[in-house]
Amino acid sequence: MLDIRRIREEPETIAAALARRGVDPDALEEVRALDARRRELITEGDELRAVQKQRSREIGGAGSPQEREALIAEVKKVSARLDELEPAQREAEEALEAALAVLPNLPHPEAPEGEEEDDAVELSAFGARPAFDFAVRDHVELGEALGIIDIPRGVKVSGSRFAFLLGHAVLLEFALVRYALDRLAPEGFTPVIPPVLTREEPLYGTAFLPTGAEQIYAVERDELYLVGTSEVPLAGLHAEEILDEADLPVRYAGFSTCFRREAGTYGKDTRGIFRVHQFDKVEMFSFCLPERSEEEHARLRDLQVDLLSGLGLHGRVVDIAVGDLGASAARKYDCEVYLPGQDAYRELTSASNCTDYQARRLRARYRDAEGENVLLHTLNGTAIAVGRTIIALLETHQRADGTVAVPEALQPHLGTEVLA
RNA sequence: GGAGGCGUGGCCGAGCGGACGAAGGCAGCGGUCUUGAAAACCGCCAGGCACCUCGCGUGUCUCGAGGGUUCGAAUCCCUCCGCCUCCGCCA
Repeated sequence: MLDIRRIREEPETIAAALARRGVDPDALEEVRALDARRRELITEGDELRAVQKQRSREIGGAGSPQEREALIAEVKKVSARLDELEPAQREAEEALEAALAVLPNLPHPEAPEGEEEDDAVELSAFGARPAFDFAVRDHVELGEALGIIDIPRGVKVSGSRFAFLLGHAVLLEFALVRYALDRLAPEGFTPVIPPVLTREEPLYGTAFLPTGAEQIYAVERDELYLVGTSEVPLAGLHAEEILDEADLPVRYAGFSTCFRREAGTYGKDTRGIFRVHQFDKVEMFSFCLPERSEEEHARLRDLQVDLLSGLGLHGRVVDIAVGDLGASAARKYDCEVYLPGQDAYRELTSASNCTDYQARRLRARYRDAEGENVLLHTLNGTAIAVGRTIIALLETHQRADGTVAVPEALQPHLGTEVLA
């Protein structure tokens, strides 16, 4: 959610920033008109309510029966007018809220121009690109041969884009999770297992709703939703709260299963487990001071690089183009890891700085030195997307005989040096 | 799922139709005192929105949520939600 006061005070600046993301200036104009209407109704309503309260008190203070009757008659008139006004006020507020809710965050001034994935700007690279003197297999071939990924049976049980992980793949998952949590703990990230079914509020707060509803599994009967990332419950953790400045930044490493409908991705990444409806992920989430969020964003990015390169993976960091940002993000860095099976760099992790956009929706604030309540900044970044990391590990560390070397960092957790 | 009880500010807890956004206490913050600390004493201490003479300003809304009665509701009525106790069921 954008700051309505800023929209009021510097509409041209906001319009220009949103234009970079392709937002129609008319949408902003509508917001301004709705805001004006709302404020008009609030002013009128507040004045009437003030009269109503004042007169009601006077009635209590006695007077003659005649005075009393006259006052009651007057108040009734005011109340009648308010009965008309209040629904109008509520509608105006809801209309403004709805119009404001669909506007995305303002992009960071340095976020690259562009509409799509290809417009991302490469910032850096990490790890050595793997070289093979044999025909590489992809993770499906490797996983099936090793008996650790079973896609046909996943489809049998749950439909397309579902799979079973078995044996070493499961141990690999737990090793990866432990590896990530161990790396993050000294950085101040508290491990969290959040609820994966949430109410509507946290989804709205993180801006997965109302835009993006088609990506979310809904349990309608109970008015709950399956989250697509633990970003949702982690953001909700401090919703409606006012944190102490001394406690900031507050960092969490959430482990959860993630559910995504992947609507509109027919035909995209249909092979293997790259794009599935259910996967597990360790997610970093930070609540921090506004003036520290850029620094925090760089920290999340660097941790991602550290985690991936620590697994012997090769990839690059890209700065996502403004047109390709999620609604909440002002800026986003992705780590794209080289997957030998696809001979391509694919997104394994992503870190977003959502500035105060989510915090405003969530009402997550802190009290500053002057005693003012100020919106926090929120950031989220993948620590380990388990499924995709397994893909990268299998494909990167495969050997001519179809076995896979286990990176040193995982060996203690996995108890083996090779998957065979 | 059944029966009963309860939902008030960061916490505890009064208030049960008229000046209540709400006594009192605790915690917190500032100050006096002190070499320092403690104690004692004094003061401050919920959030949202709107407005303006932008001030430690004015108004308005919020006592689980929503609706109703009334000139007036934290207080009365209805519905819902949550928590606690007991019973049932289940892992």
